[in-house]
Amino acid sequence: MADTTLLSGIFEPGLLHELEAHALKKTFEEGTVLLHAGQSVTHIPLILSGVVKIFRTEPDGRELLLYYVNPLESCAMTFTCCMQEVPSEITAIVEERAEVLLIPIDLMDQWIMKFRSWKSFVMKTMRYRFNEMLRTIDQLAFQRLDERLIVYLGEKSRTSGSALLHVSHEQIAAELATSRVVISRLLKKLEQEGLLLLYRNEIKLLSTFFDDRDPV
DNA sequence: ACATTAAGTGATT
DNA sequence: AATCACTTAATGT
Repeated sequence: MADTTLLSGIFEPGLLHELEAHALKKTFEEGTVLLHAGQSVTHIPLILSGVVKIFRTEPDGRELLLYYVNPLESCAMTFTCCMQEVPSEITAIVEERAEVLLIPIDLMDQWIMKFRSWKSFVMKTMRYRFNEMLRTIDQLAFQRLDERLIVYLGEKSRTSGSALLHVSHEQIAAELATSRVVISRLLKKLEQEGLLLLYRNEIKLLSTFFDDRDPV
C-alpha cells in the first residue's frame, strides 16, 4: 500500500485510490541502477524523495547527463517508451537514496483517459523536460564550457538546497562530457574570481556566486 | 609508513 | 579545449 499524502495536492481523489491500490512503493539505495539502456520499461517511476539521475551511455563509454528526476516528478523518457513498449534509450541510477512509487505501465492508458490530473501531470513533465532540452541545446550550441559549468553548479546547489556541493572534479567532468583537467582549471579560475571555495570532494559556492545572476 | 585517489599545473597540439 | 606528464595534497590501510 502506497502512501499518497504527498500527492494529494496534485492528483484527484479517484486517482489517489488507484495509486494506493496498484502502485508499489520501494526505497532504493544510492547507486542502484533502476533501468539499463536497452531494457524495456515495465513501470513508471514517481519519485517521492531523493534524486534519480538519467543519462545516455555513448558507444565510446562516456556518459552524457540528460537530467535529474526530483521528488514529485516522474521521468519523461519512460512515458515515451512505455506508450509503445520500446526499449529504453537511457540509463537511470539512484543519485541519492530514493523512495519511488512504481506504477505498472498498462495503467497509463486508462488513467490518461480517466483522470484529468494524471493527463496534465504527464503533459507537464513532458513539457518541462522538452523546454529543458531546448535550453541544453542552446548551451551546447552557443555557450562556452565555463558558462555551462556555472549553470551546472547553480543547478546542483538549487536541487540539493545547499551551497556546499559534494562532488569531485572527475564527476563534473563526466557529466559535462569533458576532462577532469579542464574542470579543475575552470574551477580554479572561478575560485580566484572569488565566486567559490575548493576543497577535496567539496565545492562551496559563496554568496558572490549567486549575486547578480539571473534567477532562472 | 605506504598506497591510493583527488586536485593543481606547465607544456604541447 | 583536450591531452600528457608530472607534482602536490588529502585520505585510507
